[in-house]
Amino acid sequence: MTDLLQVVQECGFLRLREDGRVVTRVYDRFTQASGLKPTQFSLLVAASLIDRANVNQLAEIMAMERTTLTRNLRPLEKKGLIKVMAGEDRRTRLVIVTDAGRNAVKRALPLWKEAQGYMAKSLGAARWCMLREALDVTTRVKMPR
Amino acid sequence: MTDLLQVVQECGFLRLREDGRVVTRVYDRFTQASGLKPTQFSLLVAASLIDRANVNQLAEIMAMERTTLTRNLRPLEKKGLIKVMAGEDRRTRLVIVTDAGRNAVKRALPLWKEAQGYMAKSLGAARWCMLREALDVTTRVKMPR
DNA sequence: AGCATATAGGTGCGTATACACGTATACCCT
DNA sequence: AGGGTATACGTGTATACGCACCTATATGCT
Repeated sequence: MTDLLQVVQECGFLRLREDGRVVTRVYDRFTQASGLKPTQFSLLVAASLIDRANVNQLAEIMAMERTTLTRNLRPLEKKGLIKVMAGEDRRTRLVIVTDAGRNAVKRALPLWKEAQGYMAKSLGAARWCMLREALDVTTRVKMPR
Repeated sequence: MTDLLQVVQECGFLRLREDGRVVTRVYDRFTQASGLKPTQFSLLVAASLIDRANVNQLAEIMAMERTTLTRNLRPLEKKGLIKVMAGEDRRTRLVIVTDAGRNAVKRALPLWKEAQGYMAKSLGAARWCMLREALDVTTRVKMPR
């Protein structure tokens, strides 16, 4: 019983997932007018920054399973925001952000900023900053073994 | 372009989801010998603590959409770790942890502790603690409007 | 050249997540 | 008693996530 309490009080995974759900809903509320889900927005931004990235590179940057990325690209492709085309190496597939994609990012940016502002206001600037710093380090945790 | 850099550097949502993916993989690696995914483990623990909870209560505790919880209960039910039964109020459905469920938690607990230890070791005790504190506050952020 | 291996990527399956919408039961007020 | 509302929950649909497994192309070694 004491052990179980310890889990709900101290589990890093549990907290991270809970916050993921909470914060995702917040960002989703703000960005929804853009037609982009937060996941799609951040993926599109990453793809814009490394234009003509291949699937592996993008997955690496996003700390995402390659196969997950492949599928996450689908909704963006369906909306015409990106195109996936063969590169010079016949194995690689390049992710190209279309003009529509760039416009979508431009439209969503102010909404994203509102979301950021809301988080900062809710937590207080100091805690908001600390949170992001703590999360920053954690991203670089390596798999065991 | 500067704006895009700002997104990948400062977006709380992005960091949270990335870390969610990274940390989930770590915990999954450790708990996988128990046959429980981290999500299932933490849900089972929560259900054990508030035994005979109804769906709404459990969803509230987990900061999870009610409908998500309903579906997340399914794999646990299939494995015989919980039973969902009607309560006195004919509308409510109670989540009952079975003996098999309690045993599964017992078996998984040491694996969970290893995962916690690995995280603490990877980040350093101080940063690990700070991270969990920061996440703790964030869970209580309310929806806008 | 020819085969082994490494690299790039996709599919099948199962789980996790949430919104919109629908159903059934309880409660309350006249 | 009867009708309106509130409460408790499920389903349909779409996205997000990752492991196991598979295919195709490139590369390197003999």
